[in-house]
Amino acid sequence: MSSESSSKSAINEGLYSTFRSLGYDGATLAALSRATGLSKASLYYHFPGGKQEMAATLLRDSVTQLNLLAFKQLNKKKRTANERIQRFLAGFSEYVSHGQENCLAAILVMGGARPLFLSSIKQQTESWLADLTNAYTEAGLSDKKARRKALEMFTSLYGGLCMAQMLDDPKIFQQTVNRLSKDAE
Amino acid sequence: MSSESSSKSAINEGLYSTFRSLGYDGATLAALSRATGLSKASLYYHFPGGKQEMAATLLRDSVTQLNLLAFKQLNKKKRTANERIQRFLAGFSEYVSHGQENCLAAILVMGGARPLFLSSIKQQTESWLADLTNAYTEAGLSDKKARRKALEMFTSLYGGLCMAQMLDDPKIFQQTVNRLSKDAE
DNA sequence: GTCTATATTAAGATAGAC
DNA sequence: GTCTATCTTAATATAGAC
Repeated sequence: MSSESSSKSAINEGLYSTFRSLGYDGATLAALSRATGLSKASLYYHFPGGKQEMAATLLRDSVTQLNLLAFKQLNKKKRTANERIQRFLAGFSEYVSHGQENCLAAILVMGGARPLFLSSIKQQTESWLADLTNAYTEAGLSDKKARRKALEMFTSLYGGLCMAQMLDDPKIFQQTVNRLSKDAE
Repeated sequence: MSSESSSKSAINEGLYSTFRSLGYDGATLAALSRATGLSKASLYYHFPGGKQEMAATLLRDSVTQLNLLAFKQLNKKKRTANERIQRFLAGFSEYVSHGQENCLAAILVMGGARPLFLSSIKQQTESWLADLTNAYTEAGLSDKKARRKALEMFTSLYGGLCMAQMLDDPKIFQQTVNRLSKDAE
C-alpha cells in the first residue's frame, strides 16, 4: 500500500462522509474541501469531472464496500443458508454503522440528483435483489417466494434506516435487524 | 372559498411538487418560481421567510394532508380495528400517489436540510407512531406488541417507498401495501 | 500534488415601480 | 399582489505559481 493510495483513501473518506450527511446538493465544494483538508483546486486535480465525478466515484466505492461486507456473505457455499443470511445482515448493519449512517445509494436516489445516478443505482439494486433472492432459493424456497422474501428484507432494511432518521434514533434500525435476524433462524 | 385562497393553494401545489421532486437543496428559487408561475419577488411576498418558510409551510400542509387521508381513519370508533387499518393503508397509499411520489417529511429528513426540520419531523413521527400503536392496542394487542407492530408497519411503508425509488417502480410500493393489507385481515 | 487567486455563473434575497 | 431590476453572497470551475 503506497503512500499515494493511503492518502487517496483518506480523501475519499472525507468526501464520502460529506455526501452521506449533506446529500449531493448539500455537499458544496467548500464543504468537501473542508472535509478532505484539500483546496477546491486540488479536488479538481483528483476529480477533473468535479462534484459529479466525486459522487459517482464514492457511490462505486460504497457499493464495493457493501458488497464486501454483506453480499459476499451470501456466496459462502460452505455455510448453511441461514448462517449466510445472518452474516449478510451483520455486514449490512456494519455498512450503515448500525443505523447511525445511511446508504449512499438511497441518499442519492431520493434527492435532487436522482436523474444523475438513477440508472446505475437501479441496476445495482436489481443485482442485490437477485443475490438475496438466490440465497433464499438455495434455502429451499420457490423462486416466487424467494423473490418475495428478498424484497421484504430489503424493504425492512431501508425502511429501518428511514425510520431511524425520522425518529433520530439508530436503535430503531438495530431492532429491525434483530427482528430480521430472528426471522431467518 | 375566495379566489385568494384558491390561488394560494395553487401556489402551494407548485412549491410542494418541487420540494418533493428536487429536495430542499435542489429546489432553487428559480425552480420554485417556474413551478408556481410567480416571480421570486412574489414568492417572497407570500413567504417573507424565504425558502425555509416555504418548505416549513409545505411540510405542515403535507402532514395535515396525510393526517386527513390516513391517520384520521384510525379514529373511527364505529369500524372494526382491522377495517381502520385497511383504510389507513389506503389513505397512506393515496398520499404518496401509490408509490409514484415520496413523503415530504422523509425527503427533508434525509437530505442536507435535516437539521432545519428534524425536531418537527421527529415529533410528528412519534405522534403518528403513537396513533398506530393505539389502533393495535384497540385491536387487542398488548402495549408492547402493538408498538412493535406499528413500528413494523411504518418501516415497511417507508421501506417500500425507498425501494420503489431505488428500483424506479411504484409497483414495489403497491406490493408492500397489499402485503400489509392482507396481514392485517 | 497542492496552493492562492480569480473567473463565471447561479442562488438567495430586496427595492421600488405599477 | 406581481413585476423587473438589482444586490450580495456563495457555488462551480479554472489559471498559473510553486
